[in-house]
Amino acid sequence: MSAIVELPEVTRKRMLTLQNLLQNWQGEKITSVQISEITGWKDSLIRHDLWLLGYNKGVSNGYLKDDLQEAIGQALGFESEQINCCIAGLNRLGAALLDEATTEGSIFKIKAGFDSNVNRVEILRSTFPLYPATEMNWVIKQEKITLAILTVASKEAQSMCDRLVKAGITGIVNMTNSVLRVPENVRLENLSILNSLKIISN
Amino acid sequence: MSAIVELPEVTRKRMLTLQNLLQNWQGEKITSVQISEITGWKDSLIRHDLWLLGYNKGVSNGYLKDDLQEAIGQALGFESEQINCCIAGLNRLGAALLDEATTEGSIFKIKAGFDSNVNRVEILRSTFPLYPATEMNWVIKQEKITLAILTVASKEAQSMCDRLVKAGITGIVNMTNSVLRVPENVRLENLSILNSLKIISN
DNA sequence: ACTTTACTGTTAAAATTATAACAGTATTTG
DNA sequence: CAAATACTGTTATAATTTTAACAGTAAAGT
Repeated sequence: MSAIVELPEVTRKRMLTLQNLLQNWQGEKITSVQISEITGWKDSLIRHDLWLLGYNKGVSNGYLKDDLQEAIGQALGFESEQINCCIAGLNRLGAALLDEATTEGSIFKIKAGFDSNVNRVEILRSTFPLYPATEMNWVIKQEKITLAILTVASKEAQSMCDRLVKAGITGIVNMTNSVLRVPENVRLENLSILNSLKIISN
Repeated sequence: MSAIVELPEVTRKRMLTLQNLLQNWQGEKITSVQISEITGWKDSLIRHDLWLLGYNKGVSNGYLKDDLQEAIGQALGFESEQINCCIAGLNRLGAALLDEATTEGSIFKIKAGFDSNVNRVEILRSTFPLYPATEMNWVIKQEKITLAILTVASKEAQSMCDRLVKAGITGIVNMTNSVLRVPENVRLENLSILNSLKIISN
């Protein structure tokens, strides 16, 4: 037996990390112990994860990197077409993120930037168009944008979030320190740098 | 009975989020159900967390915000003095982060920026000094820096990480997509925006 | 060819984490 | 002031997640 109904989120996250690891891995084979040494996860956990995922092409001296990489991609379902994103909040952080996120040649494409401050929209330069937040509704529809990266000031976070949701966004990466309330059908990932600093400082 | 040997990390993270929530909470009282409605955590989980934490000052119509806030801070141990940080990688993301992280008037203070590219160091302007990575050792010692935010390009990530560790850093927030290998005594938090986008997109 | 070694895949057991249940208690209501 | 309500604190139970164990097997060594 193998492949359960649905992959637990903890496993999905580990698999994303594993993909990143494999990307940089030199050599065509890798074992669960080697993965364990780098990530800190127990080797049995890695094998168990791969089992959940339905993968059983390992041989007696490890996994073939290319094959494993492909299988994980398959299992997580990422050979789909381009996914359109936007950035809400055009401060320095927001502006910086496009550089990073976009260049990857990844499936994620940033199609628009929004800010409630019209001045910012006019001053900044970027490779994709910037709009005042009032234009959000039609832009998101027209450009088929489904995900948003939220980088506004904490005080604005919930109201901007609400506008994004109303415009039809289905997932938000929240880079602010605010705790956001979203409807059940909207996916939310919180990436607070401040919280991370707090975690590693004790 | 109450307060166990050590608080589980899942609980610690939820408590950080709860603190952020309380910060913005209007009104002097809040109930576990109200917290549940915003965060999506079950109300019993919240009460259980607070119980683990040793808190039992709740009354029959909720918790007093101020008291709860203080108790959590106490339990997590964050009234300590300033914690000194640095940023390794002075690209746009790195440069943007100081704006964000520092302005909070928080206990975290960014004391230095490093880059292996000397040109960047000379061009950028900031409120704290920038150095070529070769100066890392003495700067980190002299400025009593204990934490680092890593924002270099993925390819450089592991080597820069190694240098930070060797210089005596005890915790790293990894903003790159690389999977880092660190000694057991170094704390690591991964904040990959790309991974977050992947998670919310399926 | 046989033995040893070094792996995986899989199941079972252990540990952790979340949920439900409810007694106890302030607060509010009639 | 008695009854009803709306909470918490705490324990017990359930669910999830991790770890250990080991049979099975390809590869390497002799």
